[in-house]
Amino acid sequence: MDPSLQAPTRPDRRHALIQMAYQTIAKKGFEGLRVRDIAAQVGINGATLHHYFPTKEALIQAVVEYVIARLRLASADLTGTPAELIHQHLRHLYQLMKSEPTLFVVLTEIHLRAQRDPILQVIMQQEAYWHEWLTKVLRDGREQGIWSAHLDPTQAASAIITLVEGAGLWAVTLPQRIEQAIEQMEQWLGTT
Amino acid sequence: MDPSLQAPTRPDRRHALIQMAYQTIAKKGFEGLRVRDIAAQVGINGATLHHYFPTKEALIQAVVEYVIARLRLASADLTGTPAELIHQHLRHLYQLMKSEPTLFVVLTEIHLRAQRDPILQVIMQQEAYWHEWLTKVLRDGREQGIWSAHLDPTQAASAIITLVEGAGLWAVTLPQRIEQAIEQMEQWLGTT
Amino acid sequence: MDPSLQAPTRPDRRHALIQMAYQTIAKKGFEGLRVRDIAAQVGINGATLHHYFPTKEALIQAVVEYVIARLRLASADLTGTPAELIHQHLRHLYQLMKSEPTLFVVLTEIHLRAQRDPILQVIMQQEAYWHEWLTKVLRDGREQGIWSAHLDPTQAASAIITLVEGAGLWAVTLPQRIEQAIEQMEQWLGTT
Amino acid sequence: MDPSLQAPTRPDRRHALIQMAYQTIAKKGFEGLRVRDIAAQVGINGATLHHYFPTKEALIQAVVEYVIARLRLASADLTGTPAELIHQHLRHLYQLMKSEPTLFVVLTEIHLRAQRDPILQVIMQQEAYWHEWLTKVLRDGREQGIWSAHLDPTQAASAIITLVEGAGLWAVTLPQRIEQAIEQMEQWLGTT
DNA sequence: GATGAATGAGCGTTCATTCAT
DNA sequence: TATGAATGAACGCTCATTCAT
Repeated sequence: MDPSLQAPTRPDRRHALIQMAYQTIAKKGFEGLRVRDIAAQVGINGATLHHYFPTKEALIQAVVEYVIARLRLASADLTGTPAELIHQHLRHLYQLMKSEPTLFVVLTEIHLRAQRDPILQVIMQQEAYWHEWLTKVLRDGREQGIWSAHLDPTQAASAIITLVEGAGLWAVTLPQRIEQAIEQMEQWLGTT
Repeated sequence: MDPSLQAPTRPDRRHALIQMAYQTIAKKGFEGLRVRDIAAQVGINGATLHHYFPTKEALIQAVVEYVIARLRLASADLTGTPAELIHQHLRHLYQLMKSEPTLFVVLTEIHLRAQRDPILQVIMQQEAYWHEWLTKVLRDGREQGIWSAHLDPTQAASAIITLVEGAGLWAVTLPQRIEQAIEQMEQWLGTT
Repeated sequence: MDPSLQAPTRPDRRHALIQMAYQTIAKKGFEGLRVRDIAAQVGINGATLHHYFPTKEALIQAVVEYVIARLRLASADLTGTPAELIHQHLRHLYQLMKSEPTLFVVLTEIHLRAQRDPILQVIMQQEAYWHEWLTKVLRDGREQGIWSAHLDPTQAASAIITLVEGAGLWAVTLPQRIEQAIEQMEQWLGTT
Repeated sequence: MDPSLQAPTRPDRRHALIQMAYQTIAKKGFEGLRVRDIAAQVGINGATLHHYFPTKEALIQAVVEYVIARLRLASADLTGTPAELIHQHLRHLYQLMKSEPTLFVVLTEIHLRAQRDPILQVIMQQEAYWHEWLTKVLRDGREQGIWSAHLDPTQAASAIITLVEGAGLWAVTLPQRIEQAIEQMEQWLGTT
């Protein structure tokens, strides 16, 4: 009766639905995502889900935003020399990959889908920012003499991103492969 | 009348179906793969497709085999010093990526799906062979003094594979990113 | 507007579907049973049928239960001497056969199918009970001197069941054949 | 090349197909009858079957004729008094039921189907002849004083037929039930 | 906000039959 | 005679979405 008793459940429900969809995508991919299923797992009717997300696509978008937000934290609040920034950045990502590998699986899933679905291409823009930030840090480091003039900041940024993004392909099935790749990258960069 | 006009129909049809399925997966992903559509685009009835592939899964498997076969050529018939082998290998892959980027998109799609579909995990085994081959070449090179003792062959092999496999995420939308990443990798390896 | 017009919709629909399936089996056999047709004849979409019965098999099972329930009434609430019990039992079945011959047609259809479909073998168990009941009544009658010691209760029960079950083969096309057969059986039993 | 070398295979093939269809109907019913399957089991292509039987229905008809022919033998070449005729007839049928129960299963299957399929109603006519023959034998016996005047030949014939036809429902799953029923019938008729 | 009922469009697959070879 | 290829029509079932309550 008192609406204030139910009001708090609404945002929680939204988040629960996003979480459930996120985990389902990680486990079964976009192919295996059924709105009915995730509604049922949250304990509500399939039709009720449409009160929170008018369409399946809207739910997916919310998952995308959730994933992006989680990942952005990996490059937030970093301080130190450029070499330290790169090192901390890669370490953060690596830790995240160990603690929650599914995050990267879903990221890859989204990335792949973004090639066809214009709505998901937000993720592309995020990567542009990310690439810019990496390039800037590397350039700063080169100017400070941390890295030799042979290191091309743009190229190195691309290598880092490609490696991290590709991680979703092994994060669950063969995590040591990622571990090794990142380790090698750090050695090449001299940031170990 | 002329039997040569129709004789090749059968094997061609099979191949045409594989090709069409391959392109559809590249364009729309596994989600967008409909046997009826594939059949229609090849100009046959949906039921006829089942003459060539008893089930949708069989068709997918044929596509997987096709992709693997195409990629295996990139590491075949290479000769020279370890550094040359690595260089040629990466160049072949890079050329393939430029001439047929969809190949890598489909590869990534398959890779992702293989995490859930045991039948597709053949791909994983192929990668194991690939990793062994790369490790061996790198180890040979290190023993020959081409690379310093600091280079860990296993780690470097993982870095190369992760980078190449992740390429499917940009091969179509942002190919220069791959170009840069590979270029950087070659510089680090000194195989430019 | 008037809720009483739509309120009974749900349970009625279920029953209407069972009825329609029952009649279709009687008319066209299991071969001719199409869920789409049943749904259409009840005035709903084919997909809606799956709200009431998740699968075709579930619908069939409901029909089986319906048939069994209808038939069980023929041996319920009977009172009197063993001879009277047998007489009333056969009369009830005979009346049912005249008023609703399709019931026996469907029963035979189910019986035949039960030989291959384990799920339908519930019918078999019902027959075991029926046979036990008949045997007991006949034995009681023999002990009371109603039937001579020459009458083997088990054999006679088998004869009665075989005759009644076989009735489905003529109930519609040649009902007098059943009428005659039952009449003869009653004369042999002296229960006319 | 020499057509006489292949000629003998043709009628054999026809018969083999009928046999295979007959056994399939016994095992899986009409629902489970697939022309492709029985063609394959005989070792020929599904399309080739249509050279022997233009349509599935034609094949089924051939099976019906086969079943009828096998059953007719049970009342052929009988000699003796009316009581002996009835006894021998029932014994023949009983022996057949023990040696080849599937024959009766298929008969029931056909009988049931004949209610809807006019083409299969040949079987009904056969039963008419059968009923006439039984009635005549019983009438002869009554006139000769073998059976009392209380026995109605028509009714008794109906009882016998109903019992024998219904046998297909148990011939395989519960053969002792038929054994008991026939035994009881013989006792009532005094032909043991 | 929450639900059961309902639906249209579609999916992978089956199958008797046809036909050119 | 024998076949592989092909097909139309259907089938049981799924699913995101809508809507009255």
